[in-house]
Order: sequence, then C-alpha cells, then structure tokens
Amino acid sequence: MLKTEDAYHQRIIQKGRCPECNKSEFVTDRNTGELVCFNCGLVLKDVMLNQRAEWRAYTHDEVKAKARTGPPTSYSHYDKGLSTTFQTTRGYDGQRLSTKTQLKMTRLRKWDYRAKIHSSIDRNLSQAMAELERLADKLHIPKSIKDEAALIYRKALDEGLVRGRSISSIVAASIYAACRITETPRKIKEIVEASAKSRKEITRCYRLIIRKLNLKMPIMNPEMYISKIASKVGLDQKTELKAMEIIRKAKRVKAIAGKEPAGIAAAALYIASHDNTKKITQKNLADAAKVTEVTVRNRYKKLIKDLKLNLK
DNA sequence: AAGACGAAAGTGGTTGA
DNA sequence: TCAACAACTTTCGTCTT
Repeated sequence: MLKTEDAYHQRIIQKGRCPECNKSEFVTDRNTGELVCFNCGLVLKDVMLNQRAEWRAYTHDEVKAKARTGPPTSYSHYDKGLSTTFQTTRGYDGQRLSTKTQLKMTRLRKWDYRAKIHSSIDRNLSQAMAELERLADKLHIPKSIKDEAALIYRKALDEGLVRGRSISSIVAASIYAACRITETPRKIKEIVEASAKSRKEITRCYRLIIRKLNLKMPIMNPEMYISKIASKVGLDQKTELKAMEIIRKAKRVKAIAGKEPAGIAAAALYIASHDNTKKITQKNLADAAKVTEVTVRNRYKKLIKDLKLNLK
C-alpha cells in the first residue's frame, strides 16, 4: 500500500532501525507529516515539519498566482534580481488601464528606474554585471564561477579599487581570480583574448585585487590541465591516468617547480601518448595547452631526464 | 613532407638592492 | 626604480622518419 502512493510526497531514508521489524528503511509522508517504517508501517514520528506549500493549486496559472517566491537571488545580477517592475498596460486584476493611467504608470516607471540606479555604485554595478555576463558567456564559464567573480567584483568596488580603472579590466581580473580560487583551469591568455583590454592592464588589476582583498590563491596544479588538454586532442582515459602518474612522480623528485603548469601537463601527455598506439604531435599538444611546441619539448626532455624514462 | 630538434634572440614578469 | 634573472616565445635552419 505504501509503495504505490505518490512518490513525490515520499522519500525513502535509511537511518536507525524499526523497533517492530528491525528493518532500516523508512518513508517520510509529507502529507501527514509522519515517519513510517517502509516494511511494517509502524509510525515512528508524527510531528515532522511539512516543507510543502500550505496552499493547493490545480492549474499552472493557479501555481503562478499563489506562489509567493521567485527565482533565487544571485550575485551576478546588479540588484541580485530583487527590484520593482512596473506593468504599464494592465492593472493588478489583468484589466486594461485607461490611457491616462497608462501614461502615468510609464512616467512612474521612468522615475523608478532613474531612482534605482541613481547612485554611482549601482550604475557601475549594472554596467559591470553586463560586462561580466558577456565575458563569461564568451569563455563558457559556469554559473558558479560567474557568481564568484561577481562577488569579487563587488568587494573590489567596495574597496574603491574600480575608481580610476576601467570596469572591463577589473571584471576580467575578477573572472580570472574566480577561476584561480575555484581551481578551474583557465589561462590568463584565454581571458585576455576574450576581453578588449590588454594583458598588462588585466594582470595589473588582478594583482591589485589579490593584494587589497587579501585573497589567497591555490597554486595551479598541472593535473588540473590534464583532462582539459587530453579531451581537446582526443586522448583516452588511460593515457590521462598515465600522464597523471608521470606528474606525481615528477613532483616527488621536484622537477616541476616554477614551471608553466599547462606546459608540464602537455609534456606529460606527450610522453604518455607515446606509450600508446595513438601518438599526438608536439604541435597539437602545444596548441591545446596554449603554449609553444618548444616549451612542450623542453618540458618533456627534462621530464624524461629527471624521471629516467625513455620514449618508445 | 611532416614532425622533431635545438640554437639564438626577444619578451614580459619577478626579485632584490 | 632599475638591473639581473628565469621562464617562455619566436624564428629558423637542420635532422629524422
């Protein structure tokens, strides 16, 4: 009987044992607020909080009308998604407004808009978030990192770091900082290419942000780049793992300190791919890692020397 | 002919006086 | 602020497969 009821209202949990039948599967019934043994039906608890809405709705329109919450707030909207909007053509009841009222509402909306972004900080933020949106989109950056970058930008703005510097370079620096903090393998080069600002300007802003906001950056690990590069040149999991192993060994003999992590990763993949049937050229790997083939070459030469490996 | 190699000169960033 | 320096890039001629 329990098993056939609407699964949405129930959730099977496993915690403790039923004193009646000694089985450990329980079901929460969100309609009645009871915790019930899945096996024998014994009610163990009947005062659970019901987390569902207290109202009922039968159509989609009703759901929309009765719901009191909207989408979650987000740092990558300049007002976190919380702001008043004006409907100028229809009233609260859906009836068309008179022409006179419509004009009035349009005026009100205009003034509301002006008041909303009247402070320079708000105006700056709304511009910056638009730029962030554009850049993040271009770089295919996931939402979590975008939000992290937005948070960094807000802090930078609070500290007054944006004044006298361009919004877009601070935004680019915030994105790079967010990537570094979340250990996402993005090179500064990629961000520079997507941004209109020069590398010099972006890196200067990046260093400033780190210094003023006291950010501690995790050191970029070559392993982070392995899968990114491997998928780009079409290497399989086995080769990836082999490259990881090479890097782990290299770390032990301290052969990779202070080197470009992407170059190390590409070199490790180059060595690993040579053990396989599928060989990748230095050029391809270099392109995928966004370094030159000379760097790949030097790195892999040093790796096989330090690790006493030999290529097949 | 493509890929690998290595030398040499150049670039941009870091460090320490 | 500047020179020294390490890492990396660019370029190019040569060698290997």
